Amino acid sequence: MPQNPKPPSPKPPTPRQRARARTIEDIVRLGREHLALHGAAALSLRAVARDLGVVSSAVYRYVENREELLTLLLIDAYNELGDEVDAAVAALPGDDFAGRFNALGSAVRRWALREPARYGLLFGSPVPGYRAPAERTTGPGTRVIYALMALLDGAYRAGRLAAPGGPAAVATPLAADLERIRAGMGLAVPDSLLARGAHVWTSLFGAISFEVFGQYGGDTFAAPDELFAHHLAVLADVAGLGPSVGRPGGRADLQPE
Amino acid sequence: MPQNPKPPSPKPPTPRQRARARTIEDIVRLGREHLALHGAAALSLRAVARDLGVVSSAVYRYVENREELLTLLLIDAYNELGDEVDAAVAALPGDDFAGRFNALGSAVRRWALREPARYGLLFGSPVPGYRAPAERTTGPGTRVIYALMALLDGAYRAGRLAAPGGPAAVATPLAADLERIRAGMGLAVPDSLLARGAHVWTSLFGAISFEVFGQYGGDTFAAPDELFAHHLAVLADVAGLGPSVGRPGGRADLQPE
DNA sequence: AGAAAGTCAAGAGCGGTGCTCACATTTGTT
DNA sequence: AACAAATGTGAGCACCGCTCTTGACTTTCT
Repeated sequence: MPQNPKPPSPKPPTPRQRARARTIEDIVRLGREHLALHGAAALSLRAVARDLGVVSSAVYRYVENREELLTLLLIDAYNELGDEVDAAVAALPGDDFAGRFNALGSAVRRWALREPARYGLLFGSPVPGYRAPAERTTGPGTRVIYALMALLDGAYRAGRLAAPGGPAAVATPLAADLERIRAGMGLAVPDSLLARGAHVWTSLFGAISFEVFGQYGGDTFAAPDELFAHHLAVLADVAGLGPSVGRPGGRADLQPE
Repeated sequence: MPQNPKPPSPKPPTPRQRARARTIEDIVRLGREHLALHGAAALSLRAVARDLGVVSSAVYRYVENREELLTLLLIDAYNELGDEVDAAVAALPGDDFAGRFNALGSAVRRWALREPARYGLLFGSPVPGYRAPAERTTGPGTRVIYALMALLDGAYRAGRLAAPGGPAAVATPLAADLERIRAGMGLAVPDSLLARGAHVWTSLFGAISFEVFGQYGGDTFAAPDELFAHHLAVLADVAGLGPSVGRPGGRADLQPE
C-alpha cells in the first residue's frame, strides 16, 4: 500500500500531500454525517463516495476499507467527547469537585443525546465484524475515565473525599487490578475509593445508555433531565462527593495518608 | 397476507398449521444461532434459508421480513433472560432480600456473558432501521425491572429497606413519573426508594454492558467477577439492602407508612 | 369425482453493499 | 518534454433484502 509517502517527513507537505489530507478529512466528515444520520451498521463507503462525487472504488485509495473508516470515526468521536468533557470540567473552579463531577456527567449526557449514533458506536453493542485497534483507540477512548479519576484523585488529595459509607472491602485479586490502574494513572486514592470510581463510571454510562438507546420504554419518564440529575446526585454521593461532605453533621472527610 | 389462517380458531390445528408452526420455530432457532454467532446486524435471512435447506424467497412465506424475525428473536431473548432471572430469584427464600438481589444481578450478568450478541440486541445500540413494536415487546422486556422493583417493594413492605443515606429529595416533575410507575406496578415504596430502584437498575446494566461490550479495555481487569461483586455490593447499599441494614449501628430501617 | 381455493417452493430479477483489479488519466518532478 | 507516482474509472465478483411470476401440490367445497 503506497499511500503513506514517507514515515519521518520533516519537510513541508507537498501540495499533493495537502490535497490527500484534505480528501481524507472530507471522507471522515461525510462518514460522520452518514454515521449520525443512519447509524454505524448502515455506514456505506459507496454512499460516502457518492457524496464525495467520485466512483466507489476511488475512496479505497484513501481509506483501507470500511473498518478503517470506522476506526477514524471512532477516534474522532472519542476526541470530540473528550474535548467537550474537558471543557465542561475546566469551566468550573478547581476546588469545586462536586460541581466539576456534575459538569462531567452532564457533558457526557449532552453529547450522547446530541450524537446518539456516534455514542452508540463508542458505548453500544460492538459492530459485528469490527474490532477496534487498541493501539490507536485506547488513548482517545480513556479520556473520560481519566478525567473522572483525576477529579476524584484531586478531591482525595485535597481531603474533600468522604469515606465510603457502604462496603469498603475489596477482594484481593481485584486489589491487584486496582494497584495496576493506580500506578498507570498516577493516582493516590485508596482501593475502596478507586473501586467506587469504577462503579460510578459504569453507572454513569448505564444511565446515559438507557436514555439514549430508549431502554426506559418510550414514555415512562417525562422528566429525563430530573431523572438524570437524580442519578448524578446518587453517584456523587457514592463517589464520596455527596451533599453530606463538608457539611455539619455530614460524613467525616477522609484524609490522604 | 393470508398466512394467518383464522383469528379465533378453537379447532385442533390442521397438519398444515402444525407444519407451519414447526417451520417458524426452526427459523427462529436458526436465527438465534446466527444471531449468537455473528451479531444482530449480520443476521441474514438468506443464510437462515440456506441452513433451512430452502431457497431464500421461501422464508418470506413464514416471516414477513427481516425486522419480523428480529422481533421474534427479541421476544425470545427477553423471555429467556426473564426466565433465568425469575428462577435465580425464586431459588432463595423470600425473606432473603439481599440474597435475592444478588441472585438477580448475577443471573443477568451470567446470561449476558453467555449470550453477548443477544444481550447486545436487547440492551445495546439499536439496530439502524429497526424499531421494536412496543405492543409485542414491552411485556417480555419489562420482566427484569419488574422483578427488581417487586423485590425492593417486598423488602420495603417487610420493613427491611433502609432509608437512603444520600440525596432523598426528588424533583417535582420526576415525582409525577414515579407516581405513574408506582400505580402501574402496584408498588408501595416511596419516591426516594423508587428513584433509587431506577438508579440501581440502570447502574446494573451499565456495569454488565461495560463488561460484555469490552468497554473496560482488554486487560485492565483480570478479576471481573470480583469487580462485579463489588458493583453489586455498592448497588445493594444504594438500594437500601446494604450490609448496614438491620445490623447494630447500621442505618435505621424505614417503616412502611 | 372434479373443480376451486389455498399453500408453498423455486427462480429470475432489482437495487444495494464491500472489495479487487486492469486500465486510463492527471499531476509533480526531473 | 519525459517519466513515474498518485489518482480516478469501470467492470466484475459475491453477498444482501426483497418482490414477483410460475408451476406444483394439498385441502376443501360442490
